[in-house]
Amino acid sequence: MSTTRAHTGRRRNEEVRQAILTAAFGLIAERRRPVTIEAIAHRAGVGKQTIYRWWPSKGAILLEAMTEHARVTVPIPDTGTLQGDFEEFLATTFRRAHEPETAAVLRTLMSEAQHDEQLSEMVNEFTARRRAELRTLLLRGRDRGELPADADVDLAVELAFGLLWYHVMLGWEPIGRAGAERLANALLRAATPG
Amino acid sequence: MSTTRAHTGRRRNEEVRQAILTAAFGLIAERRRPVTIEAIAHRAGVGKQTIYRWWPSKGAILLEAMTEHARVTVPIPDTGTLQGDFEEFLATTFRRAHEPETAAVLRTLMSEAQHDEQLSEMVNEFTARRRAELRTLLLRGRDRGELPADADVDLAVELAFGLLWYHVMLGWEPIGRAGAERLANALLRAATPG
Amino acid sequence: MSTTRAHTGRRRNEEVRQAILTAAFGLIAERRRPVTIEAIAHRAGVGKQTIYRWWPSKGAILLEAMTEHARVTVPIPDTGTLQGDFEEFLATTFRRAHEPETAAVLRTLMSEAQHDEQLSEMVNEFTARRRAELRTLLLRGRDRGELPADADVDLAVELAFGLLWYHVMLGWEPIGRAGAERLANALLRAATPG
Amino acid sequence: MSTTRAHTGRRRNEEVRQAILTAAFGLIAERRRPVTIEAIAHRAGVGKQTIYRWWPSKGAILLEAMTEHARVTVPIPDTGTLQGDFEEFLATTFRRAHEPETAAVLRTLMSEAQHDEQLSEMVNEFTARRRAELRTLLLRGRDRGELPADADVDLAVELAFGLLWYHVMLGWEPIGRAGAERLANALLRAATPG
DNA sequence: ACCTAATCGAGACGGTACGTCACGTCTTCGT
DNA sequence: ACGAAGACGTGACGTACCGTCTCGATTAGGT
Repeated sequence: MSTTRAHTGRRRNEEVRQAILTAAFGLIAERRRPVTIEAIAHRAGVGKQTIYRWWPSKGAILLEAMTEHARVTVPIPDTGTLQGDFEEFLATTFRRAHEPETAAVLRTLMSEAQHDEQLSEMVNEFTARRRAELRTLLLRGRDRGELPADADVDLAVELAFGLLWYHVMLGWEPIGRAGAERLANALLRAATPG
Repeated sequence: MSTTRAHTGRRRNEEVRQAILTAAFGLIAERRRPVTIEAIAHRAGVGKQTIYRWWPSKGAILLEAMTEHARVTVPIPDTGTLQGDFEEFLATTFRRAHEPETAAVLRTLMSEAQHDEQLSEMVNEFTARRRAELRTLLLRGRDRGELPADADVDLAVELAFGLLWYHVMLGWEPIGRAGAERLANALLRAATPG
Repeated sequence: MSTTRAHTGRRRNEEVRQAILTAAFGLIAERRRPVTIEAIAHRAGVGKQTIYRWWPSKGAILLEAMTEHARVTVPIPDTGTLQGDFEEFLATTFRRAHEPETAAVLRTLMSEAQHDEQLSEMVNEFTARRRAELRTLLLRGRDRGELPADADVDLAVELAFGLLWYHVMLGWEPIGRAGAERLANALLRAATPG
Repeated sequence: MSTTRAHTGRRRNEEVRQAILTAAFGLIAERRRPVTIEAIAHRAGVGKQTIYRWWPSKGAILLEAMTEHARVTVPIPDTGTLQGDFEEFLATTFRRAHEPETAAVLRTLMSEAQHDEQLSEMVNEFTARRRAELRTLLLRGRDRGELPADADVDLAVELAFGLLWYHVMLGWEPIGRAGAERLANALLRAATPG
C-alpha cells in the first residue's frame, strides 16, 4: 500500500482510524477468502500494532464501522400513520441490510460474535439499539391509539428483526416494498391480542 | 487416545463415523476455546485424514451430526387443533434448540456457513427441511378450516424460525411454554389476512 | 492401474515381484518428486501390503533391483594384461554406473541407507561384493607378476570405488575411455610402493 | 521450550539463527529417528515459520552449519615439504570428517542433496571449495618442484575426497595417522605420470 | 474333487511431518 | 511519541505417506 499520510505525533490519528474502518468494510464486502487483520492493516496502509492498539478484535472493528454506518443512515420515518411508518421502517431497514456490503458485514459480525464473548455482548447492545428504534416507533403509534393498550409491541419487534437476520444470514433476497407492506400488516395483527 | 477399535478393511467404518460426530458435538458443547479439526480428531481417537476423507469441513461434520440429532427428536405433534399442534411444535422446537449443546452447535453451524459457500447451501437445505415440517403442520390446519384459504402460511413459518434463530444467535433464554402459546397465537393472527 | 495378472494361489507370484522391481526402478529413473511406496504399488498395479510382505523398506527393493541389474551386466574382463583388464573394468563400471537410471538408483540407495541401519548393512555388503570383483582382478595381475608382491591392492580398490561414488553422488559426467585409461595407470602407480 | 530471548524488531535475529544451526547440528549428531524441521524448531525454541523464512530446506540449514564449521577448523598446513603438508592435510581432514557429529551431518547433507536440485548445487559448491584447498596445497608443492610439471593434481584431489566420502557414507572408521601417510604417498605417486 | 490356506488388489485407518497461514506480541527505525 | 514495517513464538490448517489392518477374490496343493 505505502499510503502517504502525515503522522500526527502522539495524538490518535483520526484519518488512520477511518482508513482502518474503511479497509475492513471494503475487504469484507469483496467476499474473497476470509478477511484477516493483516489484510486490513495492509489495505489501510497501517502497521498491525496500530490496529491492536485501538481494537481488541476484528469484530470490534466491524462493529464500530457498522455503528457509524447505522448512525448515518436510519432515520425514523414519520408518515402520519403507524402502518405507514412501520412499513417505511421495514422497507428501509430490509433494503439497507441487504445491500451486499452491509449484509456481508452483518453476517461476519454475528459469526465472529459466536466465539468471542466480549464481542457477543457488544452485538447484543447493537441489536438492542435497533430494536429500541422500532419499539419507539410502535409505541408512538400505540399512544396515538393505533394499537390497543395491551398490544405486544416487543414481540412484533423481535419478530421483525428475527426475520431480518434470518434472511440476511441465509443470504436471501430482500423482500421489497410489497413484502414490507405485507410484513407490517402481519406484525400489527400479531401484536394485537385476539 | 490410542482407541482400540476394529478396522473394517476397505469399507467405511461406521463406528469411526459415529465417534467423530460425537466428538465434534461434545467439543462444541463444552464451549472452551474454538473447536479445531485436530481437537475433534484427537477426541475421537482418529487421524485427521479420516475426517478429511469423508467431510469437506468442520461445518459439514456438525451439519451431519445436527441432522441425525434432528431426525431422532422432532415428532410432528397431533393434538387435534391447529392452535394446540402449533403451540406444541413451537414449545418443543424452542426447548430443543436452546439445549446448551444444540444451541452451541447451531450457532457454530450458522457461523461457519458465513465463510463457506458449500456449507451455506447445505445449511439452507437444513433450514428448508425444518420449515417444511412446520409448513405441513399449518397446511393441515388450513385444510381443516382452522385458517382461511388465503392465509399466509409461509410468512408465519419464516417469522417463527426467524425468531428462533435470532434468540439462539444472541444467546437468549428459551421462551417457555407460556411464550410458545403467546407466539402461536400471534403467528396465527399474523397469517390471517385482515 | 487395474493390471490384469493371473493369481498364483498360495505361492509367491514372480510376475508381481518383477513388476514391483521394475516400477521402483522406473519411478526413480524418472526423477520426479520423491518416490513413495504408494507410487511404486500403484505403478506396479499392486496393493501396498504385497510390497510390505516381501520387503522391509523402499531401499531393500532398490537394492534387490540393483543386485539383479549388476548380476546381469558386469563381466570380469580378460584382455591378457593387468593394465588392459583394469582399464576395461573401470571403463565399463563407470559407464554403467553413470547411466541415468542406474545413477539415480545408486544415489537413492546410498541416500536411504543413511537413515536405515539395516539397509546400511546391506549396502555395505553390496559394495563389498563390487570391491571383491576388482580385488580379484588385481590379485590375478599381481600373481602374474604385473604388480609387486607388496602392492597395496585394497587401497587401489577403495580409491577406484571412492572416485566412482563421488562422481555419482555429485552428479558428474562419466569419465570416458580416456579417463579410464588415465585412472587405471594412476591407480596402479598408487598401489605400487615407492 | 519457551526460550526467553529478546526480539530484534524488524531485523533478523542473529541469536535465533545460531540457535537453529546448533539445534540442527545437535539433533543430527544424536542420530535418533530422522531429524524433522519440527524437531529442530522445538529444540531451538523457535517457530517453524522462522526457519522457513530463512532457509528453503533442512539441507540448507545443515550446509550453512557445515560451512561455518569448516571455516573455523581447516587450516592449510605448512610443514615445509609437500609430503608433510599433504599427509597433515589428509590426517586432519579425515579425522575431522569422522568426528561422529560431523560425519552424521555430512551423510545427511549428501543424502538430502539427492532429492533436492537446489541443495545439490550448493553441495557441489561446498565440495568444490574443499577440493580447491587441497589443490592449492598440491600446486604449491608442484611449484616448488616436488611434483613434475605435468603431474595430474586434479586426479589426486578427486581420489582423496572420493575416498573420504566413500568412507564417511559407508560409516567406516577413520584411517588414522599411518593411513594418512600411506595415502599421501600413494596419491603423490598416482599424480606423477609414469 | 473338495477344502483350506496363502497371495493378491484395494483401500480405510491411526499416525507423523510437511509447508503455509494468521494470530497477537515485540523491537527497530523513520518522521 | 507515533506509526510502518516486519521478525518472532504459537498453533491450526489441509496434504502426503507411512506401516498396519481388514476385506473379498482367486488359486494351488494337501486330503
